[in-house]
Amino acid sequence: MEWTIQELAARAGITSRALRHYDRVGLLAPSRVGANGYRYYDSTAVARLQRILLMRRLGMGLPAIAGVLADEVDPCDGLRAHIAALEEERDRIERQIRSVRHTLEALQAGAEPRMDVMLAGFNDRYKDEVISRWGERAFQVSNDWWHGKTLDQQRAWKQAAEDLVAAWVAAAKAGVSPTSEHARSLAARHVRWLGQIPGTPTAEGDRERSIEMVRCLGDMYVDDPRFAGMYDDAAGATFVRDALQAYARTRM
Amino acid sequence: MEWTIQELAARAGITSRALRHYDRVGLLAPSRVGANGYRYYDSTAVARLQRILLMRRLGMGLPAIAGVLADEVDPCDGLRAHIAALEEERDRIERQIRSVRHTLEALQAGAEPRMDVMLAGFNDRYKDEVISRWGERAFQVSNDWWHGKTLDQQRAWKQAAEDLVAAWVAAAKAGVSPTSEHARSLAARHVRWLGQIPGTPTAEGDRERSIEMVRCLGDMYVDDPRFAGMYDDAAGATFVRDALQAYARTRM
DNA sequence: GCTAGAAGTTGACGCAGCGTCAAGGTCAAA
DNA sequence: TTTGACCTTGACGCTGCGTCAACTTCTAGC
Repeated sequence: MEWTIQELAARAGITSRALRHYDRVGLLAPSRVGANGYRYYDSTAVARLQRILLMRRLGMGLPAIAGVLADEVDPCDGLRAHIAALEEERDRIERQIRSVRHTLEALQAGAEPRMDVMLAGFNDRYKDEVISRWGERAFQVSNDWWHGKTLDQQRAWKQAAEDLVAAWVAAAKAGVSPTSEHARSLAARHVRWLGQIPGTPTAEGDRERSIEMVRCLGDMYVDDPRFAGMYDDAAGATFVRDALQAYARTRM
Repeated sequence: MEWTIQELAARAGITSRALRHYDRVGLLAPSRVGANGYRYYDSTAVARLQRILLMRRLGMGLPAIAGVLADEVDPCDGLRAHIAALEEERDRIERQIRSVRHTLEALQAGAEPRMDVMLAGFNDRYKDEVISRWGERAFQVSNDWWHGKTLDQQRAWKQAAEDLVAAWVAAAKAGVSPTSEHARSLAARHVRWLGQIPGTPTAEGDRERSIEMVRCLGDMYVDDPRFAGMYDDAAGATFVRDALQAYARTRM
């Protein structure tokens, strides 16, 4: 019994193009090739194709399948490795799903825009490589931390941020001096608020880098229009920067 | 504040090539391009890049991201669709894992070679399209059915198959006539055994196609060397075929 | 001012697994 | 003999960049 390429393809639920591809890559040669170049497949080829399709449906790549079929030693090993890979992939997707869900929930709760801006600070602005790398790591940590919180926790943290911003804006509007005691206490509150985020130098008790970070954040608030908008206007951001830097100079 | 392509890439943890790619596909254009052609990125671009990378880490494709960033209407919709896609993907992988596990366990239990041959019958040999399509569907159904069984159930089913084959071989060796009562009872047992598999015409009570299938299977047992080996030799397979076809003619 | 080296540019190929024309040869039925 | 179905090879396309290659530009040290 023999089949043409189309017959075999129809039977196997694939296309003739795939069969030609398998032929080209040496995975499945036709059992016979007519003088006209036509490919014909017999039951041996069918059996091999079935094994190929089985492994394909299991998500294995063609080279891997070729390997299994080549050294027919122990398909169990290949399957076990494949299971491990699949489980890893599944776990990765699980984490992705959780992450996207949190993002979605946070978005729906309206917590996103400012959080985005807040967290953006941790991997944007550090100038030399070392600090850049530290910033990256910090972003990873803080991002994981954020997505690890419950919605209620996120709301609470966001509320604290709102309150803090509101206090800053009020102080700036009131014409308070950046070096005044009130401004310093706000700066201290700001630093404590930042210190809740694991991975930051403040949270890690690294005084040297805490100071650097606070100074850097202050500059960032002024430079970045998103922050300026957040602190009501450019003057507000300038006020915050000055207060933070004064606090960093004298109290940290 | 402005960054060169390398600086931004290092900070974002990607390569400059990726940034150029984003530029080319219109996902992220540099905020400024120098007279020398150099790309420079400002904080606006950085913010956009961060959103891009966020979605990228969530596994979204570049066109999808571009879509979300383009019609800034409701990123929630995009995320929800993405979650659905991820869940589907996860379920698919889950099914794959179960399938591979079963395959592995069956392989370890030594049940594979004959089962492979048994099930192969359901989508190999039907000649015209219609029956071919029916055969394919049957293969899907029976395959799912097989992988849905527990190991013990699989072992039991396999044992029944072994017993059946042994009985066939014994009868063939004893020189029994294919039309004898003993051969007919064996054929009946064979058909009942096949009828356990959902998706087959026998299981579905389709008498017409049951007969056709039994006749076809008989031919297959003779044509295919794998079956010949299973029934001890070609003569054994011929005996089985004749007995099955005699049964199909007179009792079904 | 010169030169080395680092970093920038565009262009093009490669990857996996086929889908999808395109251009032309073969086969079976009418 | 025509027609239409099916076969062949060849080549491009898709995703998201990695990886040369060849060339220009900037930066730093002499």
